[in-house]
Amino acid sequence: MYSTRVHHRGTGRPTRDDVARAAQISGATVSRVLSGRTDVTVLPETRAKVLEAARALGYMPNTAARALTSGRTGIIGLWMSLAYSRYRGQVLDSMRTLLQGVEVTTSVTDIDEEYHFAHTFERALRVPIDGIIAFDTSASVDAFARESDILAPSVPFVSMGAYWSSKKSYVGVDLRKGTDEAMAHLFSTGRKKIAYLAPTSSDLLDSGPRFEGYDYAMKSEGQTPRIIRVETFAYKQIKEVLGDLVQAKSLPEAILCLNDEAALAASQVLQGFGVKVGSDVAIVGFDGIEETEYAPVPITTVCQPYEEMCKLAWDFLQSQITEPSAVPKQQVLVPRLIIRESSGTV
Amino acid sequence: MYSTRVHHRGTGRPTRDDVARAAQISGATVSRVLSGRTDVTVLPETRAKVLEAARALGYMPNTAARALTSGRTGIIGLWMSLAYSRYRGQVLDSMRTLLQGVEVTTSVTDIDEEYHFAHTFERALRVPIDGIIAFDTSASVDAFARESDILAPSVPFVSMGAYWSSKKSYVGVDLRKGTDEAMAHLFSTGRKKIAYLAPTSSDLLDSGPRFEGYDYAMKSEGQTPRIIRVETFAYKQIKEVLGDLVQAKSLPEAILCLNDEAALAASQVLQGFGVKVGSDVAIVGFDGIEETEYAPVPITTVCQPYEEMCKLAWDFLQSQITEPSAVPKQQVLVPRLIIRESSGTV
DNA sequence: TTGTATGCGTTATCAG
DNA sequence: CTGATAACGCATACAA
Repeated sequence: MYSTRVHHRGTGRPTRDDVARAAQISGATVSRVLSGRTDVTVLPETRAKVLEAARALGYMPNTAARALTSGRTGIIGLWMSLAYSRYRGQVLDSMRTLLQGVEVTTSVTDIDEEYHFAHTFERALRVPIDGIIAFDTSASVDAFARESDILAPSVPFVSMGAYWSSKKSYVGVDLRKGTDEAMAHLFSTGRKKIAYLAPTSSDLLDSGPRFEGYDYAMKSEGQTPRIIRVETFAYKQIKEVLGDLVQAKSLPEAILCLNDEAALAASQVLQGFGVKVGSDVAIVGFDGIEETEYAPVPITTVCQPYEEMCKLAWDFLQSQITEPSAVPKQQVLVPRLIIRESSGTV
Repeated sequence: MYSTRVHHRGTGRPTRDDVARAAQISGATVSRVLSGRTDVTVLPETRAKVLEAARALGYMPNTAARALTSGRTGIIGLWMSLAYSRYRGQVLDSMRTLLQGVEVTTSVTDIDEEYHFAHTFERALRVPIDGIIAFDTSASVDAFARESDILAPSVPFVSMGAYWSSKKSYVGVDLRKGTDEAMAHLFSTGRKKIAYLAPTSSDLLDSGPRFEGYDYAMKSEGQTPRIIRVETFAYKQIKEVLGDLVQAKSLPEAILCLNDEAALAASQVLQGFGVKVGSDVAIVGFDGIEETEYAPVPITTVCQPYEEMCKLAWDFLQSQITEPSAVPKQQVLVPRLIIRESSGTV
């Protein structure tokens, strides 16, 4: 028996050369037509033949092979926590709309802040991408900046949101400034006893621009900072904790909440207890999610400029991809305090 | 000038052969060590040398090259709409927890139901994946089943959720049965005038298992179906529409809401208007998101078994990947009606 | 304008 | 147990 025992690998899908054969043309020309480059010239009828053959065979270029030779994949990675948050949803929407017409595929990778960073990155970097936008990956940003010199020294990277590292491109949001404004606003309405509502499960309980801004403002006014701790922002938790305060008649005059979801829950809970939000207690949130506007008592919030964030981040990433050696673009945006009923004048 | 104008391609990252050189060993052996196969034997000291060299160089295998030869990427694609939804968030969480320890990277791709399908798939399929789990991609499922024979005939594919196509593996949820149960429950409490709340922006307004179950149940009881249409589930929209009904004193005895978010909003809105949810009006939602349990008036809901869904879907996908020629596994789960205060007996 | 030939970084086969 | 070496599917420099 003269079998040469052919080693048959491959996916079974039609390849470029299958198309070439069908179109009776060389593989190179198929590439020229299908790679979508405009600087090469192909005879219209040749092009037509190729297109037709490709369509007939259901040909799709193999990303891996393409990446191997060209170094490009047409994929960009969006790194973020996929743990639920209405704000993140809004940013995701924004990003989607932005990239609707652009010829890239977005691959969203869940970045778990709790998990071992190096491991997380190694996993995330398995997706062959042309660049990365990392959204609000707090601790990760620094870790990545540190690790990236080893793991991915030359991957275009833009961080977006409240955390950034000076080495790479970023679109930041100055939450500290937003906090300062919010506190100033509250003080200006005559409120002094202001508490800060945050979850114990996060490192944001007593650090980060929001806490620091709060702490600083309170001390500047000669007030004692007071943290209301909840385990998570589940409605139930907030209800328990605030319920106790109501009962003990030890509600503050205002509550600065870590985010809008907490603010909305707090507002709803307090109203349930008969507390008048906006007069008895002021409530302020962060992020600017839609619900704050339509809530029974509209919520004052420090609104993040997410549309501009996304636009800029994509801009910066494109620059990095096109010109990898260019100096990183960096910009910090300022959030906007939207004053509503929940912090009405007393 | 004697420059040979070398064509320099490549990523600049260290390659397998760089590691080989550093470890003074052949490239083949580096592969053997780093590919993580257990069926090959390498001398412990050789292995150590390789590992050390790889670490020192910050070597990471090139996904594209690896995919090209082995046909595997270690990436699985999660296809779903990333338009915000609390339920989707919960499923995402569930999936994340499930795959925490597994050695795969999950790439989430946003599937826009509104967009041109073939185009969406072509984009999504650019990410080199070993298999796909498509979650609640209603129309897409059929479209994919249709297109997939052309675009990706052999890609392991499992659909998960309320929509499935008989050709491929799936883990379905029988929302029709859930609807039947919910309607039976409402009728059993003596309510007859039941309305169906759905968004005009969706094809679910007057089709799909929920609508059909509702429609059927109403007609079976000799009642006239009545759809309450809202443009979207934004709080504001629901407030307007229900406000009108309250004013016109034409509220139904119960409202079956397309999902829990709508149910929560409706409940909150109605209470704002002084309507007693649970006695004046019953409210039932779908999905079983956490908030339904902790809302001021806990909401009756048709709870989707998302943890089991995820577990099975991952199971089925693994089977397809391991044994591509095996017959697709298919299973339909039944949701569970959780009865709470919002549909209390009159 | 098109074809030929080379190499991208791996894995896997086969011979040492 | 280890080292050559042939694919994998494609883009591109270069020749025609």
